[in-house]
Formats: sequence, C-alpha cells, structure tokens
Amino acid sequence: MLKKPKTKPEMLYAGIQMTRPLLRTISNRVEADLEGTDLTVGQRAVLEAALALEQATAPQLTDFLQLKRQFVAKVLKELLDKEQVEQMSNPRHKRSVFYCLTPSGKALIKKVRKAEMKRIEEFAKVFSEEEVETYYRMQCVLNDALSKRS
Amino acid sequence: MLKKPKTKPEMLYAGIQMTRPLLRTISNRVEADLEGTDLTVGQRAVLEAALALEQATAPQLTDFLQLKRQFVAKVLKELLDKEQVEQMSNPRHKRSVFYCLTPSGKALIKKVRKAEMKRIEEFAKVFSEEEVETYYRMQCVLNDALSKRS
DNA sequence: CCTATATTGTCAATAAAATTGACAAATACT
DNA sequence: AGTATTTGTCAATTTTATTGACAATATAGG
Repeated sequence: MLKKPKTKPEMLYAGIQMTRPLLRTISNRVEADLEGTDLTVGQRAVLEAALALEQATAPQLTDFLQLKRQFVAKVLKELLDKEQVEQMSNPRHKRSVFYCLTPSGKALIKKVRKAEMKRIEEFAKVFSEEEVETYYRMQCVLNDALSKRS
Repeated sequence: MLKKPKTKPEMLYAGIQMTRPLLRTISNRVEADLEGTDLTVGQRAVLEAALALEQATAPQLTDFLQLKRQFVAKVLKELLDKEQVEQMSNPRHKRSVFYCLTPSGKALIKKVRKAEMKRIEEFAKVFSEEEVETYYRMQCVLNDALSKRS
C-alpha cells in the first residue's frame, strides 16, 4: 500500500489485502445511499440476491450470498415483515418456499442501485473498458477459487 | 454475479459489489493461516501496518489502516501485552510514542505473510502480469477515490 | 415401505470487528 | 496566554456474522 510491490504475486497479495479497507470505504459510501431507506447492509444484500435470482428458496439465496442459512433466514424474516419480499409455495418442497421481491421491494432495491450506479459511473470513466473487464473477471475468479476448497 | 453485466459501469458496480463476499472468503482463508498464531484479524492488520511503516505513532497507524483511533489503540495494547510491538519514545511528542515491531512480532507477521504468499502464488499464475497490475491499480484508485470526500 | 441420512426452519447464544461517546492530558495555533 | 485540536483511555453499543441445538421435512438405499 505504501510502496508498489515488485513481483506479480506480491502485487496480487497487496491488491487482495486492500480488499479490507476498500470494503470499509465502500460500506461508508453505501450507507449514505441506504440512508432513508431503513435498510441494513444484510437486507440490501438479500434484496440484491432476490433481484438477481428472481425466485429462490432460502438455501439458494444462502448459496448465492455465501452466508450462513441462519443469517439469511433472519434477514428474510425482516424483509417479510417489511413486505419487501413475499413467499410463494414451492411445489417441490413443502417447507422450503420460494422468495420473491414484492413490487415495493423491487422498486426499493432498484432505487438504491440506481443511486449507486450514478456514482460508479464517475469512476468507470477513469478506467478503460479492458481494465474494468479485467477487474471484474479477477474478482469473479478469486471469489470462486477462494470459496471452493483447495 | 449470475450473468455478466453488459455495460462498463455495471461491470464495475458488480465487481465492487463482489468485494463483500470476496472479503468473507478471504477472511475465512486467512483464519486458517492465523490458526496457531493466536492473532486476531485486527492484530494482524496492525502488525502488517507496523511492518510497512517500520516506525509509526498510533495516529499514523490509524491513518494507514483507515480505522478509528480507539480501535487501533485497543489492538496496539493487545500487541504490547503479547510483546509483538514495543514503544519507543518520540522526541517530538511526549504522549504519542512510536510503535515498532519486536523481533518476535516481526518474525510472526513475516511467517504469516509467507504462508499466504505461497497460496497467492497459485492464483498469480492464473493471471497475466498486466491483469494483476490492472487489478492492483484499480484497487488503489478505488480505495483512494472512495475514501476521500466527493 | 421403512429406516438412515441429509436438508431446512427456527430459536438462542455468542463472537468479532468496528464505531461512538465522553473526558482528561498534551500539543499546536494565533 | 488562551483557545482549538490532537491524542490517549475507558466504556458502551452496533453491526455483521457465526455457532449450537433441536424439530420438521425430504431424499436415498435396502
């Protein structure tokens, strides 16, 4: 972080290390956008997942978010109370129902995304398409590789 | 995460979003390397900063880590108790002393880094030098830009 | 069909990381 | 010198997430 690492592995190491402070700065920013929405970060993550998956059981959301099922369940319950997600019966499973965004939940997460997208666009300008593409791909590969057993 | 985003800003957005799960998977991995060292993640971060800065006051470490001074102070006290950092008088400031790694602290953080570097080298192989360079640079720029006011 | 095993839901306790508040001591500024 | 800022310290709290435990349901093998 102070001086630029010399070798390729060192640079990757430093980049990964930076994930922690970066997450903190991102979270701080995100909070501003969450201000007034009455959403926690966990709720926001689950809404994000529900938007991406459209229709998913709790275990599917758990896989997607790579969190513990108990945590996801707790957040889902909060979102049900707020009527931002709703349950739909699952023909294949009596207990494990589907969760979907309600219209208001969908509107909410889209609003939050839109506000953030506006900010992100500022930064996107700074980088080339290839750079962003590389960044995205590396995040995916790292996340995939690290989350699987080695 | 599910389907590849279409536009550049969307891809950057998705990549940044991925920071959270990625940090979680990294933390899980890191814990394995911390196993047996009796270090918390916070302690490890401060050791890492102390190694990079060589000699620094608590406020300097706070700036470097972008954490609250009270948190850094707490961790520093833990590390002092464990004799992994030591204080040195600061001629310019009576209260705000310098913190340095003790030999054992230095050995410890270097050992942890070495173990992780070994793993990282595996991943570094997967990417080209340019990709890693881009990743690193973007992490730096994003962190810088986001941590400053906008 | 029946039993063993795995999955899922639910409730509770706990932990880790970090923030916030409050106040005193030291320093910097003018 | 006097005021504002920085720094250290102690305590409480918050947020995020994990872990443990147990019951209900599903799945797979015999």
